[in-house]
Amino acid sequence: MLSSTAEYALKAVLYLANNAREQPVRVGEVAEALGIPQNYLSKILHELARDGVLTSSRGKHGGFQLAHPPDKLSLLTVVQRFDRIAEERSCLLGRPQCSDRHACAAHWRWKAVSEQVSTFFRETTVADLMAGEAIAA
Amino acid sequence: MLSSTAEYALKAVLYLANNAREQPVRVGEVAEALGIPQNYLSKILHELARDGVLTSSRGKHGGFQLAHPPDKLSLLTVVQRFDRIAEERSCLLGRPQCSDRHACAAHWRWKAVSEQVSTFFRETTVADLMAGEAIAA
DNA sequence: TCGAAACATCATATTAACATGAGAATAACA
DNA sequence: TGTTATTCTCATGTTAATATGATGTTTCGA
Repeated sequence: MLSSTAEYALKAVLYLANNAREQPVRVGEVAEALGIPQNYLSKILHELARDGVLTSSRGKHGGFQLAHPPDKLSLLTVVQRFDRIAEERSCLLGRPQCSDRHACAAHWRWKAVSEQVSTFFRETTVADLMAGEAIAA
Repeated sequence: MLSSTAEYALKAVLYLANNAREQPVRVGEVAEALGIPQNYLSKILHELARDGVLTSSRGKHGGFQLAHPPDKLSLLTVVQRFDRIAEERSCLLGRPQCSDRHACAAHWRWKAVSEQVSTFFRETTVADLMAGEAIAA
């Protein structure tokens, strides 16, 4: 469903949410805890920072933190840069002749399913995915 | 949503369904009509034949035909070899700790959405996608 | 029996996703 | 002011999906 890049992003954001603290969290810690290649994760987190999902600080004691409270952060916001998951195609096959105006028998059923997926990512927040308690590093 | 390979497969099957005739249909005709690379499509159709979705015949006047009536052929059957679309992951992130037994807040909502996607592919048939009349080659 | 038309198959090329490595830039702190 | 820990950034490597090209195999029909 999600590309591995998008899944990494989501897992990392979730880790930051579950392990919130005063100081920023190092990439190395997140990478090790989640089993994600460190340099690759570094690039992903940097992109999330550029999107305003995270804040990054450089230098000693640097690292990443959530830019906003988890209940204000939708899964779509985290994932949209890496996966075009919420882009609704009215026709499963991308055919113009199968549109709302001239729909095949399956058109409306597919559209309904597709919209449910979009809605899930749009309306579910990181807080909804959080564990009850922090996970040890 | 679908890989391009799976989309090619679905489009080709649909073309064969809409253009059913006594004689088999050549790969070249399908490829040209749908704008799909011929050799690549040839490989895909061959795989569909091995899965029992199509029948192939070689030699002069050879080609491909649907092996079963379109209303007996689910989209899942066409697509499953190329995309693992209907594999339900109970957790969006593949975490074992987020299962039916120990579910996070979003678990059930995600599972419901995921099952709707599976059901769509399992229960929708090629006949449901067919145009009212045959499309000219 | 031979040639043409078609699928079957193998080898290779291209592209994008995924991943690694090395060094530059930055900030804290002794 | 220098050392160290960290992010930032670029260059490169690897792998899988996608695509192309060339050749083999089968069948029909003159």
